[in-house]
Amino acid sequence: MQASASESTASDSTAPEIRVAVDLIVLTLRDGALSVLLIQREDEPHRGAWALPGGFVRHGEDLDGAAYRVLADEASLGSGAVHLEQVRTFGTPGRDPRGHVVSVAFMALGADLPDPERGEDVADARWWSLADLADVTLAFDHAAVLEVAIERARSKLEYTTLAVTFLPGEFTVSQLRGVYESVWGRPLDAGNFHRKATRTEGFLVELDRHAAPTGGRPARLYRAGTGTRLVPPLLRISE
Amino acid sequence: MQASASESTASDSTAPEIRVAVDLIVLTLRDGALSVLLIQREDEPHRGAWALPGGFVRHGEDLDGAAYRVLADEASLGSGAVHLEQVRTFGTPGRDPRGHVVSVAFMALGADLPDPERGEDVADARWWSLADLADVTLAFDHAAVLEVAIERARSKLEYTTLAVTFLPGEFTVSQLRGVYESVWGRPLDAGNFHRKATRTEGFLVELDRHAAPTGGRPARLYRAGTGTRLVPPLLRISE
DNA sequence: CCAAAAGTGTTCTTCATACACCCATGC
DNA sequence: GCATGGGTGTATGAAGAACACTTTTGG
Repeated sequence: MQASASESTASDSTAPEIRVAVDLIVLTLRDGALSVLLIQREDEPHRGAWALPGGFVRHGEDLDGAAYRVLADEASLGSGAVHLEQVRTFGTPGRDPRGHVVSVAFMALGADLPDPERGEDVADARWWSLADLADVTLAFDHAAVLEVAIERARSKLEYTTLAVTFLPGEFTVSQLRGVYESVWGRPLDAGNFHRKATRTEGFLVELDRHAAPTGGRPARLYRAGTGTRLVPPLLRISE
Repeated sequence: MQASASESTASDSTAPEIRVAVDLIVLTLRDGALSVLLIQREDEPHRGAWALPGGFVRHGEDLDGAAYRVLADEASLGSGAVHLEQVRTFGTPGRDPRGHVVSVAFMALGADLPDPERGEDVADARWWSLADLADVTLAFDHAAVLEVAIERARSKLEYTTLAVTFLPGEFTVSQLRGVYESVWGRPLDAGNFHRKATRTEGFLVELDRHAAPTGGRPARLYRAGTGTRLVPPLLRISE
């Protein structure tokens, strides 16, 4: 969705093509808060507004490839650092004032991602916790795109092992519980969660080491297992 | 993905644009078998091969609108007849020999859909049960697209009320069970399913009428409730 | 009467929940 | 020792699986 340099001739009526873009919803946990990476637009339209990182797909370029490229250009993130997953494609004609733009939204989840360096054509870039975002009006239809992605993430934690993508290679059960609590926004019973996580086949692999204690008994370290589906699921409903 | 009339100049190297298309996975139950609507291509590429109905999105056209238009043109189906839902977008450069085509796949589910009339630029059109499709090689990457859609449908039956979209406005619990059995490809216990379906809030609305008996006690009629999520879910796993 | 499909009851087991309790560390 | 977080035990209840059984129709 970023501006290419020349858009003064926005409404050229000759042979109007549909342009294809990718938008990224980069999510991570910062101080226990689910946070999204936004960039502040330097150019029109929506100059000065906060927006999702994005960019046009180049001819001959794979959609995933475009997403990784934007991730590198606008968020300084390599492909190893994140889990990338398509969310939905948005194509309502009026969504971009520059013309008809169909944008494929990708969700990128990563562990403890670094502060972004400011890329080109970008006034600023920073992490926003969802709470802080309540007062912000995003550019384009990005508020709706973000909402769909967040809901997708919340719901995928229920029946997949996706939560581990928010954590480094080795982690404790408490950290994993922290992911669920942050993303779902509600506390979980520590004991019950521990049993559930450690006994669900394919979710975690027990290591022989422990983390440095944080005020109590040191927690055993785990790494992600090979399973992707959580059966039975870990439902967020209740009450 | 259908051919527009002029594609002799397929590889024009001047300003190669990415074209946006929609592909439709139209699913219904025919004689208790999950079936998909395919059209036989009249033009190159993949002339004579079976393919998903599809077409290019027009400038200024909504993605859903394009999907409904294709549905009307190539399957003679009105928008009231089906439930339409986006599945995923496919954009690998080599997937269409005519150039770079990004295609948004939509799943369309309907009750007892009619035999298609042959549309323009189409050699033939018919329903295929999934079993019959085992021997058929589909055009483009449509086999992969179909597989993703089928898996999406199977999995959404677990935690949503989507199954009712395969049924007419009024139906029996047995018919609903038949949907699950056909889509999942395995039998379910009639008694347990009955309890689960009738007691899950928002799934079914009981009517005061009964269906004509089919060899046994007449079954009560129901219509779809207002709920969309099935909690707790109806998991297909087991054994 | 019998066959067949609809619907209910019953038993067993699995699993979520709530919460008590013990374990292992730092101070 | 005490505080703190890690981890286990246990009782209760909800819900799935298996299957017996009753109900209501047609022949």
